Parts: sequence; structure tokens; C-alpha cells
Amino acid sequence: MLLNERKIKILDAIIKDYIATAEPIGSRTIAKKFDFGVSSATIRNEMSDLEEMGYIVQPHLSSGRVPSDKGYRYYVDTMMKQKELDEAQFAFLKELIAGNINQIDYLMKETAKALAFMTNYTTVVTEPKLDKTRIRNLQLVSVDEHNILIILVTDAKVVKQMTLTVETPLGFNELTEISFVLGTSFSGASYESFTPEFCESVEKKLGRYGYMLEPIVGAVLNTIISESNTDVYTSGVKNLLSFPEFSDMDKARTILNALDEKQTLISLISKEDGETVQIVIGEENEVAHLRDCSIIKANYSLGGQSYGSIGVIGPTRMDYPRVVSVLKGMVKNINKILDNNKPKQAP
Amino acid sequence: MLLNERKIKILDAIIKDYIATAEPIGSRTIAKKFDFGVSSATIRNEMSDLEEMGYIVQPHLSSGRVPSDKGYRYYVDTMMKQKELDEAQFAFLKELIAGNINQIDYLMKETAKALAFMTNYTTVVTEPKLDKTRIRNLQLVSVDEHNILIILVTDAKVVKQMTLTVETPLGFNELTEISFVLGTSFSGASYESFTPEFCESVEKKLGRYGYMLEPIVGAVLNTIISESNTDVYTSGVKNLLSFPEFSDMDKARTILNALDEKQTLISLISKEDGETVQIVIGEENEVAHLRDCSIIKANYSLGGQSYGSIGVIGPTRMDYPRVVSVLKGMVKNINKILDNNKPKQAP
DNA sequence: GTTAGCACTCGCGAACGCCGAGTGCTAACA
DNA sequence: TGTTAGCACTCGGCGTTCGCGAGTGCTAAC
Repeated sequence: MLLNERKIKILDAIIKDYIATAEPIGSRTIAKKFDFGVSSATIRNEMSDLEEMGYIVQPHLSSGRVPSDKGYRYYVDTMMKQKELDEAQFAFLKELIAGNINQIDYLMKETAKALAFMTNYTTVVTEPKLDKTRIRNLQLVSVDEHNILIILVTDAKVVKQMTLTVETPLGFNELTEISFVLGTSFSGASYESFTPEFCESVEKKLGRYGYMLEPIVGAVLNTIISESNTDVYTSGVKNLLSFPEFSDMDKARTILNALDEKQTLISLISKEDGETVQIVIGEENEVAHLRDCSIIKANYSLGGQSYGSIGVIGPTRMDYPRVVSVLKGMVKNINKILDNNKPKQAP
Repeated sequence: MLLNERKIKILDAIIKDYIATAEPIGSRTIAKKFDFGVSSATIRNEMSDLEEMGYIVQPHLSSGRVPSDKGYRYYVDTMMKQKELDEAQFAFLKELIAGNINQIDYLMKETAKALAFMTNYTTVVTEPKLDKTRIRNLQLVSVDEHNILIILVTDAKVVKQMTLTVETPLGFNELTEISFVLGTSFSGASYESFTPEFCESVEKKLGRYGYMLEPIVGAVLNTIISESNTDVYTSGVKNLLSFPEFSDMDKARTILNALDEKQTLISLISKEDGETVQIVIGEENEVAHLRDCSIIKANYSLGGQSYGSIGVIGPTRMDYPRVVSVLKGMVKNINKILDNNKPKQAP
């Protein structure tokens, strides 16, 4: 059986109403609330069909209908109109993230916060994946006699710091010398650049400080490739508590626990490349504890290359169109900020 | 009326039982559970007195008694035996924070996490207050043509970074030169050191880069004095949800909201100098939304000078002795780590 | 001062019954 | 053939009632 136009309209009404009220809705209420020009009995028949097809379900035998995951999926895939944020809304969003956007941690934190504020759901943002960036600068700063801070500047303004403990103290001049060699040698390098040959050549350039190369490259590569070093920023976790579907404490606790694990979050919102916004609904979700949630996620990027992810987590009864448009706006904003920071090509 | 020994014993029993079970306790249960050698009727009389004196209250007319804030206060002030963590426990605690403790943000984050893990309450840790630290090093790192990263290293391994936007691009050599002058001039300086005379002398040393001093000093001082730049690390917020006193969603939400505000947290756990652990019970609390909570807090320090605070937030029905001992252990641990990092005096 | 006894209180959970929103089915209608 | 009115039926939610039990205060006797 195919969905005829009236069935689609009714499904639409059910979904919209349920997103707004979180209450099961019955045929009579639909007939009254929305004007289809048919009686409740007709709607009842259609709803019976819709249920048989799996788009809606009845929580209890004698109660109204509620959209199923399949229903949301159909809604999202074929019925939902995607709208972009209008000028004013985009400007407002930009305003929200107006501080020191030159520091990546600030930018990420504020993005997560703004997104949570605008959607009223929980948001997650991952820092740019370093293995896709290029090193722009690397410098050593003395912390104390035996500890050196490695400052790593990459494309897309990601600044990472690591500390290194050394046996032999190094003075300002010595660190400067090493910094200069490393900064110039590594500039433009990416993860793949660190071949044995490359390292050897840099080691030569370092002269008597050649012994420093190994620990530094070790620390840098470790930072670049290790996923556990990717910072994840969450915001609005408490927003979830206001939804009636999570008013059961145990359920709420389970979800909050799941959202507390960095690894879970990363796997949750990371996605393959591609421009599009991806929507994961309820049971489609791989994280078992979040089977009552939907996730809407997208990648931000620089020059077509995906850098990191940004996602919104809410109940399956989510305001999909709104979140999609806000998310798109947010990605646009990050991309713009990162792009402004990109080294300009010589004319 | 004074508290005789038996009354104290009974109060102790009520508090210990309530901390463990969160259930009001009656005279008969006390008589059965604890062996006082008197009948429930006697205990009943004593409890009646204790209630009259305000140490315990009756939630409902026909139910057992529960400690009041005044009761907890008495318990904490005069009855509670403070015990230190034993060797093994302290070693365990040290183990928990074994990673890269050279970076202050990591240290703070891990401390908060470990404390939450060991107490099962919510914990808050503030970063060292910069106006009490001394600058150890300051260096400039190029991010791109127009943006410079200022790396500020202070005592107690606090590393802060700020970005500065400049009109005229500066090359590696130029930044190095400026870094050298600033690093050596500022070394050992504290907030009070920045007198006009001092700045003038540094400006002279900078020669043709003298114009850079003002924005840099501005950024540094701003970072040092602005409280909003103090980072606050929270952990275990969800722990609160498991307590029956917060099983009411609205209450839980209110508390989570309060704990979301950085400013609230700072004022909540900051305390005057002094070695001792401070305990704030229920209504004594200044934050209205946390009137059902108790806060146990302490300062960590370096050479007698308080740097930052560390606190535990839980229901008034908190395991005070345990939290106090864990908190003391944690402070001892931070102090030790910070102290190891202190520049050694020349012998 | 301590205790046993007793009448009284009251929160809580179980049992019960009603209301209303909702359903499916059938028969009549356009 | 699709639509509608009518009707019997279902069942979750809610308010009421009621008994239980933990607890209390008071009194009188030890």
C-alpha cells in the first residue's frame, strides 16, 4: 500500500502535533484541530492503515497514536521542508559567538553553547581532527628547568600544547634556536609528512640538538593521531531534563551517563565526509542507551576537507526542521571563521 | 538545657542512620538498631527534647525524626571525628591523577574527576588565581600574519594563552627579540609589579618594538585580574541525581541550573585563606537554589599562599567525615604537585 | 528517672470505580 | 467505492476510600 496524499497529510499532522505536545493524538482531535474536510471516522480508517504500515503506533490499546521511528524517518526524508535561517537569525547566531574566536577551544565552547541555546537540546562539538590539518608553526617555551611547553599551531587556528620533560636544562637561546629550526621545517607539514627521511633531514638541521627531535616528534604525532586527545565540548545537557520523555529519573540518569563518556560522544556525532546534514533516529542509533534520542549532525570543514563534527541530541520527538536549519547556519558560521583564518595564497 | 551524653549519642545515631538511609528514624527503631540499654520510651523523651532544642525535626507529624541543619552543624563542629586518609587510600588517590600533571588544566580536570569518583558527590575546582602568582615566562608565538599567541607561564605551572591581533606583521626574529625582552623583564613579576615606571623601563628595552608593550601588558593584566578568566572545573554533577532527595525533577533541574553558572560556582567554593576545611550546611548557604545542599571546601596553596579552591557539593545528608578526609588528601596532593614544580631556591 | 501501655496521627499503598478519549465495526448514504 | 454516523467496547488516569504500620505524646506505675 502506498501513502496517498491524505495519509501523508494526516501523518504530518500527527508528527507536528506530537512534536509540539508530546501527547498521543486521536482521530477526533485531528479532525477538530486540523481541517481536512472529512470526519473523524475517515481519519480513523486512515490512521488504522498508517499503523498497519508502521508509521505510527499506539502506546496503549485505548489511546491516541504516536509517530514511530519509521514515521519520523519518512517525515525527515520526504515530507520535511528544509528551510535556511533567514538573515536576521543568522546574524543573531553570529552575534552569539563574537568573542575571541581566534582560540579554537573558545570557539568550540561557544559554538556548543550557542547551539544549545538556540535549539534547547543537548549539543556536542568535536575539535578539528588534527590528522587532517597542516602544521603552521611549532615553538618551544620554557616552563621550568626541566619542562618545556610545545606549542603547536595548525591550520584552522588549532593551538595545542604539550609538555615535555627533559634531562638537560635548555636556556632561552637554545630553545629559540631549536624552535626556529622546527618551526621552519615543520611548517606546512601534515601527519603524513613525517617520514623517516624527513625526520632525518630535520635532525641534521638541528645539529647538536638533534637528540631533541625524537621526543618532540613523538609528542606531536601522539597529539595528532590520538583520538583521545581530541577535545569534545558539550552543552545543554540539562536541557534534556525538561522533556517529559525523560522525566523518569532512571532513564534520565542512563542518558546523562552515556553523554558523560567522551568516546561515546565522539562515535555518536562523527560522520563521513559530505556536505549534508545527517539525521539518526531512535533505534537507528548505535549507542544502546540513547535509543530514545535522535541525533542531527554535520561536519564543518575548510576547503572541502572535513575537520570536525557538530551535533544536536534530543528526543526522537525533535523539532527536526528547526534544528537542521540552525545546524546548517552554525556550520556555515564555523566554516567562515576558519576560512578567514586560512593563510592567503600569494596573488 | 544542655546536651547530656545520652542525647549526644542519640543525635549521633540519628545522623549516622539518616546519612546512610535517607529515611526518617523513630524511637523504636533506634532502640532496636543501636543498643543504648534503655527502652524506646526513654529515647522518645530524649528525642522530644532534641526536637525542642532544634537539632532534629519531624517531616510529618506521625513520622520519625530527621537531623536539622543545626543538628548537622553540631555534629560537624563537636561530634565528628576527623580522620586522615590512610597510606593506601592516599596512594590510590595519587594514582588517579597520574597523567600529564604539568598542565594546569589537565591537573584541575583530573582532580575534579577523581574527587567526584571518590566521594560520589559533585565537585568543583577553581584554577589558581593568577593575581597571586608570579610570572615565570612570557613568550610570543606567531599564529598567522596578524595574530600572535601570548604564552604566559606562571608559578604553579599555570599556562595561559591569549591572542593578540596586530596591524603590522612580525617575523620570527622580531617576535623572538620581543619575547626575549619581555620574558626576562617580566620574570618574577606579579600583578603589583606593573607600575608605570616598570612599564616605561620595559618599553625602553623594547626599543623600536616599544609600541607592542601596551597591548601585551593590557592582555596580560586583563587575564590576570579578570575573574571571568578563571576557569572552573566541575565533575560528577550527575551524581546528585542518584540521591533520593533530588528525585524530584524540578528540584534537580533547579540545582543543575545553579551549578551551570560559573559565577555561582566561584562564589560558592571560594573561601578566605586558612588551612582548614570549611563546611557550609544547608540554609547557611548563600546560593538560594542550593539550600538543600552542603558544601565542603578547602584551598590549595603554594608556600602558605592560597591559590585556588576545591569543593564538594552534596545533599545536607552528606558523609561529612569521609568527604573531609578525602578533600584533605586531595589538597595535600595538589600542594605537593605544585610545590614540586616551584623553582628551587639557589642553595 | 524509666518504662509499659494506650489512644491517636497520618503518610502510603492497594483496591475500587468512574470518566473520557479513543478504537473498531457495522450499516447506511452519496 | 469511499465516507459517515452510530454504537459497543477498552483502558489509562485520577480521585476516593480504607486499612496498615510506624511513629508520637501522655499517663500511671515501678
